Amino acid sequence: MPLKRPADAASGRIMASGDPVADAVPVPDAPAGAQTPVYLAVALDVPLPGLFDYSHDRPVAPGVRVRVMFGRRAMVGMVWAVRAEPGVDADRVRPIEAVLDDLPPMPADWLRLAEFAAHYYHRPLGEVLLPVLPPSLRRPAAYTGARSAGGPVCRADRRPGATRAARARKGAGQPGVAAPLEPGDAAAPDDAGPVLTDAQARALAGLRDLLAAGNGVALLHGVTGSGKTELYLRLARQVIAAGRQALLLVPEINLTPQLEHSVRERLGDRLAVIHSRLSEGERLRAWLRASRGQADILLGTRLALFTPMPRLGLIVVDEEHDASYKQQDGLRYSARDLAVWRGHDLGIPVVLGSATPSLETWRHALDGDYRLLSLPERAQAQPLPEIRLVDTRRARLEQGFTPQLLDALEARLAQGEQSLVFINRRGYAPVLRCVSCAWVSQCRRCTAHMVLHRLGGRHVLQCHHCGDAMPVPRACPDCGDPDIQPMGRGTQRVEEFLAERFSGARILRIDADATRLKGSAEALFARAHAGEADILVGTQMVSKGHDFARLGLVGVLNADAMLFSQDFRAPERLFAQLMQVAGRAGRRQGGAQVIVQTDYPDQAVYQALLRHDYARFAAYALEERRDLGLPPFSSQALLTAQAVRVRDALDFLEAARARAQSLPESAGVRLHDPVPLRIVRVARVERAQLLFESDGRGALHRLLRTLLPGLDELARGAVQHWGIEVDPQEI
DNA sequence: TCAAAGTGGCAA
DNA sequence: TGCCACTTTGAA
Repeated sequence: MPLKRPADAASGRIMASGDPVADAVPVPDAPAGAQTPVYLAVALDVPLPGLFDYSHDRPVAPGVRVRVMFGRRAMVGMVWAVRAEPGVDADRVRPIEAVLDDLPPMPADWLRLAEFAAHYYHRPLGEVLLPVLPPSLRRPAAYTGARSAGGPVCRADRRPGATRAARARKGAGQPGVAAPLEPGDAAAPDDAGPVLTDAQARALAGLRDLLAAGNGVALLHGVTGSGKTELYLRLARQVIAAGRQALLLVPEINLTPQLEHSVRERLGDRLAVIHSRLSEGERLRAWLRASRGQADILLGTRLALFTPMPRLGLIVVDEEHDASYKQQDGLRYSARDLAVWRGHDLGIPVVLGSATPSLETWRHALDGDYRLLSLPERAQAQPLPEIRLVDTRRARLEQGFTPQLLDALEARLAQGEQSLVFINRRGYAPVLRCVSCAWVSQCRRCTAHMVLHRLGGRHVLQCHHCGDAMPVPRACPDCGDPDIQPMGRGTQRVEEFLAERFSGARILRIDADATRLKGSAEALFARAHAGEADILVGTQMVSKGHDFARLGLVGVLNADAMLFSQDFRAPERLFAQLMQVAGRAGRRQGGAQVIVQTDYPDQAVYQALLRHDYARFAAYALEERRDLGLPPFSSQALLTAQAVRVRDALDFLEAARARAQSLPESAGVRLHDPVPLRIVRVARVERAQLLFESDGRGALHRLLRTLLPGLDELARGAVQHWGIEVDPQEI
């Protein structure tokens, strides 16, 4: 999205005319005890458009939560407006059960943000307003029953010391998490911080200009290890010193403990942390501290963007290109795009940081919409690692490894340095195959192969899409041949091979399977940081944020798998991924090396990687996108449908397309053909999609605004579910 | 989304 | 006739 002019949509009346909000009356200043019956337009988290009217004996301010009956169920809703007359027959209107006044009304800027998100992503207001609250604030049961004790807010307030104590126990005591994220953070907790490089000083000056100007967006483009975090911290300190709050967003929970440590060390304890793995109590307390202005800095993942902050003065989005900022279920928002909108709406600066910015962001920077600030070198004078492309077409491979990579691993072992083997495929082998017939380990419920996993001492087959599991057959189910073989390899098989090949070396595998248990990720990373492993084997999980002190070699297996994906963003993601994993190497000392095995060393992605040249890659990729009319040169939305048979999903999409074509609003919008998804069936549900594309956002949204309300009617029958995704990241 | 109300097949 | 499995409908 990046929204140049959010005012387009947000200001003025964004609800369609005829919407209950449009004819709302202003809240009269009711004297205490006044008994003027009114109707409250309440947003509820249900997949129905619009608001629901309830009666009450007095007006209630917008942004206050209420408990109401909806059908047979009690729900927590949020008052959006007060009206003199109900929008439906008065006899259908039920009374408010309770006004939940344990919190002040949600602030106006927060309501604007939610309203904009609902509007932009074409979802009902209630599907935004309520799910973004801490869970305990939207559960009706939290306010009823003998043990509710005045509700979750009262309970949280009754034990204010809990947050601090719990965090001290959890965070500080763990080995490994204290590893500084960027060079220099190891400095004592003083006010000045480490000495900045010239490039850092120049970038900081640019960021301070932005602060002085009061608003605007900056892209901080810095290679891995260039010290972006140091600049965030200095900027945040300045904002806090001016009496404001700062919001710092990071892509993943994995990254919060390290950054939390740095922030606490430099900026003190007026810090709150919010992410989805917190317990409900912890999350509510952190949310309360931020929204009451008791915390000066809020560090969190994408959902933290929706925390009310009364003195917000700066938003930082670290690794802004990261796919984790896109919510993948429910309201499919981009926290990065909404951060830009929120900053613009509040008139405060927004800093987007990345070594490999998204092409959307990069284009804004090139066009001058965003201020571009660059950190071209590593902060502590280590050169970037040398990158080698090893052509696998004419190599004799041993278990997927070229002799060059094996030799390099051997050499690093001899020098006592750590190595990382990166392969973005977990499990033992991606498929099991019969040697004498065509049988492969196909999932019964999905159009996907079941992946061979080693679990304890045994092997099992698992589907990565529906979670189904089954034992490995002793012989081919089709022809009875006992010779069934694993094809290809994943992290487990690589781990096994390396253990055989380099006996005596300590191998540590870090992937989703090895980190499934709570706390095990921290433990594994701690061991890696402590130097208790000679060779790390990992998926993308290891490529982000971690600063391994003695890591001298990164080997990349199977990178080509991402190259020829259908998705036009695949090269962009591959480039970012490889830059990121390459950036793990040699952050503390020179002489580091990255070996990428590929069948296609001439591809533009690899050639740009060879030179650590983001700008070159971006120029090439943008050129291609411009030629093809793809984002960021166009806007897209994806209509998706699910049915038992894909034919029904396709028929629905075809009907939707025909209806869209008949509308005058379709002028200027390209309507693609409905197509089945690449993995058409998941858990016995078949999926298809229809892509809408237009050069400007306006035309696309006008079409959706007219088209979508009628689609429920078209979906009657065989279609189980349909949905719209604005700015899809995967196509 | 959820759950109540409605529909139709079919065994007893 | 009564029971169930499945579909349709409305929620303020």
